[in-house]
Amino acid sequence: MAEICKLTLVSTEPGQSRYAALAAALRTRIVAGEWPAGSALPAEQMLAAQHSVALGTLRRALELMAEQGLIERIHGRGTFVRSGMTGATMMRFFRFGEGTGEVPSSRIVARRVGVAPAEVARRLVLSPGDTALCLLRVRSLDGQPCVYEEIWLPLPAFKPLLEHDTNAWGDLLYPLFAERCGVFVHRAVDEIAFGALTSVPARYLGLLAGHPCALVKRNAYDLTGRCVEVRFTRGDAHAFHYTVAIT
Amino acid sequence: MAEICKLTLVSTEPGQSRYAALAAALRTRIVAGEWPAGSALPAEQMLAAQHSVALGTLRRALELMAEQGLIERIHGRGTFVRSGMTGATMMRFFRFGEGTGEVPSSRIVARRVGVAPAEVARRLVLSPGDTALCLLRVRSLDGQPCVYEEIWLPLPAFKPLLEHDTNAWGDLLYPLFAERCGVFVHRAVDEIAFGALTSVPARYLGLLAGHPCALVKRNAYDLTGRCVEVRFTRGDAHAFHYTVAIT
DNA sequence: ATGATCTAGTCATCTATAGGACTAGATCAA
DNA sequence: TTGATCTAGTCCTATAGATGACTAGATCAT
Repeated sequence: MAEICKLTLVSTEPGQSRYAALAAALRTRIVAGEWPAGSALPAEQMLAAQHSVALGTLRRALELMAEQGLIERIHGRGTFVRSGMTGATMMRFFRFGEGTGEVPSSRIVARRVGVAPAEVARRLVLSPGDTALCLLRVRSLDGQPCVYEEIWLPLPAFKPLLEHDTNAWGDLLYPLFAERCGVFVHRAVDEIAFGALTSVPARYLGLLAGHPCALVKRNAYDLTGRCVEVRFTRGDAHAFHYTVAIT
Repeated sequence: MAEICKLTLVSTEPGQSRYAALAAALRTRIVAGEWPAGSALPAEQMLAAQHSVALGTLRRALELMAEQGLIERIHGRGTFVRSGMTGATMMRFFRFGEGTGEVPSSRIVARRVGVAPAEVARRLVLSPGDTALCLLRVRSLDGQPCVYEEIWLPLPAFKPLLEHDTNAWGDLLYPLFAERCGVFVHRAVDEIAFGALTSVPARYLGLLAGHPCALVKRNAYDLTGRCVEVRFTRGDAHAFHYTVAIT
């Protein structure tokens, strides 16, 4: 039986190193589903031969991808595709209520397409007047609402999210983005401030308007550096707790 | 004139790779002051020869140190010692008041040695009853006090800080730690919460006790992973703003 | 059955070498 | 004076090969 050995030669674009191009090529193959999440990539020797590069160059590319969190390398076992940005990874940083680390349950209370407000349009880099997908979401711990979220997503990319019943969605959005839209959240920037609740979030949270409120504004970016999500998270300031490692 | 060429052979401890040992050796030479902050290290070839390793091994070590933020590599220019964790690097993440990025001026309002409270002792990994150095500090923007800080430092290491006039200190502490005590802050973990001002900080900040307050608890760690600082920062919740990149 | 040992497969480390790319300053011609 | 060009010094990329370290499963003796 003839071996299927596609010689995916790396097209070294000017100004890009070969290992960077190689990493991009491998990333494409992963996103395309060639190696599902959790599975092992072929051995280094194999991959290097497939792409006609030296072993060192391939290893450099894999190191880059491992840094970016796309794959995980385990000595003696192999190289594995990470189940895209588990979401728990990104959630674990802040919490409302006791710090059990439990993932709150999630309910989408609205899904609509509309013109993004100026601040959102700026963050998402939309042309003025462009429409975007807006989700309103309430997250609860032990049945007690603790967080009200307003989430804006750019539209051509996230169109698939209009087509399913939101009740079937899980408690985490980033895995959903990866599965349904092929969007991998890779990096995020959170801005934290304190203010007072307006009436709409207050109603969902069972608090009074004017109650002290923690506000987390998040911009999430994909692997190419494009902003793919703008999120405003609000909750009771007294229950708010945020932990971050600075390196 | 005979060249001074100290062959600092790397002692490969069991379980440690040669490049890791080499990085540790270079770190020691930097901390010892052989290459002052801002200066350039010898060229790669030179360093590799001095330590009798291959160029690739030396580069691996330098990459490690660059990741840790100890040095900075500039293509075509050289490898430079970073002026230890500029402090602006660690400061830029949160700010009180308008976001000009300006470093607030700093005034030490108390310096004493005392028994650390239980929470501090736990974080600093002190034996119960051990004493530590406690600094109280007010930071101001445009003459307006904006932050009240309580800083605990373990004592054998930070003894040099007892010996100088605090008015001569600059507006940033981490460079001071590096110069006077040889302690390089390398990593920090911030915990953010919301509360109410007690009377002492309120007095320093010109606010009323009970005023809404943002509290940042910081644990700072040196290169070896030891906790070397516990800091409680308090300020007006309404002026508080914190930005963090999650990767 | 159980536990030690062997083995194949994998990633990690180290070496050695060649050439490319970038920076900063010196040189030189107009 | 000005601008282009050259040059030395530096880090960066890529290659090729040898060896070590780790894992997991198969084998084998007890």
